[in-house]
Amino acid sequence: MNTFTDLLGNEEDMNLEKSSFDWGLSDIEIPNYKPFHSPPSFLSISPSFSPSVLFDSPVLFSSSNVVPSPTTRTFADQASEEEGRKYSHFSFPSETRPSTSSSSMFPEGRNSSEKLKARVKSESAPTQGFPQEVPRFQANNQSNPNMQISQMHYAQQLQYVREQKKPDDGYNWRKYGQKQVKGSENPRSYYKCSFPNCPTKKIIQQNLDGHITEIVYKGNHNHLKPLSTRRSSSSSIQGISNYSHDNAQMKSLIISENSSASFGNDDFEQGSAMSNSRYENETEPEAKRW
DNA sequence: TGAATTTGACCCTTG
DNA sequence: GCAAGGGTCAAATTC
Repeated sequence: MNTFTDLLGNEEDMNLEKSSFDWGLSDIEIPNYKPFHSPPSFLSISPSFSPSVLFDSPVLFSSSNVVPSPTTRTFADQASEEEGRKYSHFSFPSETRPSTSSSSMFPEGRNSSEKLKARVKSESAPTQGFPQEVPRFQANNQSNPNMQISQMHYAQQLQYVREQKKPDDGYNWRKYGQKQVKGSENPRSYYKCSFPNCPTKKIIQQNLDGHITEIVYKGNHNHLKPLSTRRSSSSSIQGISNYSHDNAQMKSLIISENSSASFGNDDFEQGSAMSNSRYENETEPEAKRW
């Protein structure tokens, strides 16, 4: 129960979760879930992570609200398994996850992470993701009625993509400070959960373009995600947006910052704070190093 | 007019 | 003990 795979049950679901990694932010992509170029895979979840820690705030793991998607079983199911194979040229490369991205990264007995850090590092790589694949997808299947249905689903997904540009993770946050971080031109914003007595805070660092480069969650929500009328039930859950359109691909690292829940040494913290250049330049899988 | 955000100052931690 | 930097507070401002 330590990896996304363990949590989700299968790799396709992992694809979904990758795409669902909204965090209320657009343009965030988990590095090891980059659909077309698989960077080092080091995203794992501490056993200590309860959904309320990691996935409450980011609207995740709501499989009941899965939108049909080529990245999900639902899409394939709707178009039938056979169709899925038939049009398998429209594919999403499977993830390459090092075997190390398992429980070894999170030793047993690490409980109650107090602090979740989700670093989202942007890079100026060409935008890749299925929205850009649509034309090819459509062109290849226009004559097929079944695929027209699929295209309808696809259009719906694209709508979700647009909707997910809203910076909302389902919780209500109140900004209480902003600071210019030393050594970085990116301002850091401090948010508190506006729910009464909720200790949860998050720190968001954005670059000059307004793109979020780093998110740090502190504490756990002691309440359920507030119901919000401005968030449609579907759009609030779905995270196709991570493939979204115009932005550079984002790399993120999600860790438990609980010292005891780290990787057993300080390297992880250092790794979490590693510079983009380090991330980009080094080819050795992070998980392997850790 | 109330809620949310901004922003400078202050406090705390760390080296 | 001191300085630097990060985090938080709270008044002012904006929405």
